[in-house]
Amino acid sequence: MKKKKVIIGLSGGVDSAVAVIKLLEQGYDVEGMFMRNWDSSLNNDILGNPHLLDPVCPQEEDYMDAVKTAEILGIKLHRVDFVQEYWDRVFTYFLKEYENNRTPNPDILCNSEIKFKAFLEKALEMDADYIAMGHYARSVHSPEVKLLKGIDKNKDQSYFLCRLTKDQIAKALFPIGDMEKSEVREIALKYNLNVATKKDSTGVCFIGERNFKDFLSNYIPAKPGDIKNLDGEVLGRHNGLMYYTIGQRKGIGLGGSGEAYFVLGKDVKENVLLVGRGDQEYLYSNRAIITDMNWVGDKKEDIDCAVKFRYRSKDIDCSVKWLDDSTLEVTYPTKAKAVTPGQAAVFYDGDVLLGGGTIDQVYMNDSKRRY
RNA sequence: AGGGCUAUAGCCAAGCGGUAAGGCAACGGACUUUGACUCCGUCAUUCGAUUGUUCGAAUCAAUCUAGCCCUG
Repeated sequence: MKKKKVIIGLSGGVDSAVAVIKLLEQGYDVEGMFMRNWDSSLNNDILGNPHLLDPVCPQEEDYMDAVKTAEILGIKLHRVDFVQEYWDRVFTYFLKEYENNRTPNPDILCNSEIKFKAFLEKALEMDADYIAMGHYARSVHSPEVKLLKGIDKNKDQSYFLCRLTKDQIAKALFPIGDMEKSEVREIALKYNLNVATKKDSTGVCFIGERNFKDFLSNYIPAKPGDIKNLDGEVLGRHNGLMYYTIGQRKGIGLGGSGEAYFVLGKDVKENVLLVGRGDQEYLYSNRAIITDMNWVGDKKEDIDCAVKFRYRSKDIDCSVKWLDDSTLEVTYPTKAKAVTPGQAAVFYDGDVLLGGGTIDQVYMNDSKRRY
């Protein structure tokens, strides 16, 4: 019988490299594919780009790492360019959300539009049976298609996969989803992989870590305005509402006596940043409207489940009430801090991912938070 | 141009003759495939200026400067 062919996204990091090892152990016919999705000069990424003058940009270093890894593991490596797709389907949305003074999560779209769509289509063209990624998550294909959290609860990345459809999950393998990060590192060392001790990458996927203000200023003009407290007193000036997110502490620049200031909200109409000192009740909410829902759970019925409002925050108990096919209201009696419009609300039944959508409006009982 | 008060880092602010607390901000790092939060670290050879008293002054005295308040 012919082996099943899997094309894996090889990023040049440890996780995808060890994923290759697991796939080979499982008897798949494995080929790697490296994605290039960001071009600094083409995308006018100048301000705040720490690598602009580097002789070799970080992406090319990652590519060389991927080449080396493929060589060590004896698999073929392809390379694809999705710079245009990333810009059109992820980055324009990202900018639009910032222009609306919301806080988007581009990596979630990157998964649903690039890694598990453009990449998947390309892989299918190459006669792949499945694609694989080095995410800490698990996919189940039968009897029902499901996506589960990774075993390593500290690294679980299912939150970023909340926009995948069942069709996408059905084609995806996550070879390291049932491993702890420490095991992944051990295996990498055992196989003498070049990337065994390479630092985990962070920052917006494909773009990397940046001074966020500088990065955004390449694309969106900033509109300075007043900083006020909830009583309406002017405390200072801000550079542009888009630079701030709910619950943020750093970058407000206000000194004086007392505790630190945190962003409490935005008055978009007046271009005012609302702040307050210390742990403010205004940052807590118990109800929110979630739009653009993607659902992979059984059926869309009102249920009690758990919700995660941001990556690496713990799930909290909630009740879901559907308002229409793509919109729901979620209530969470235990209250949550800094539930931020534009971010994802991801629903779980234990380890099983039910779906996810975009946080749109946030309330404490009946009072709408000016996030 | 009579009287009183205050001048300590970007902002608040301790200190009251024995060799500059703390908080906020800022910066750096850790954590992190979003943006944040959090955690750790750094941050005044110097106390508005100049003289003087003293073994020793941010702390006492004198003068000057600036700001605030009250009374002209």
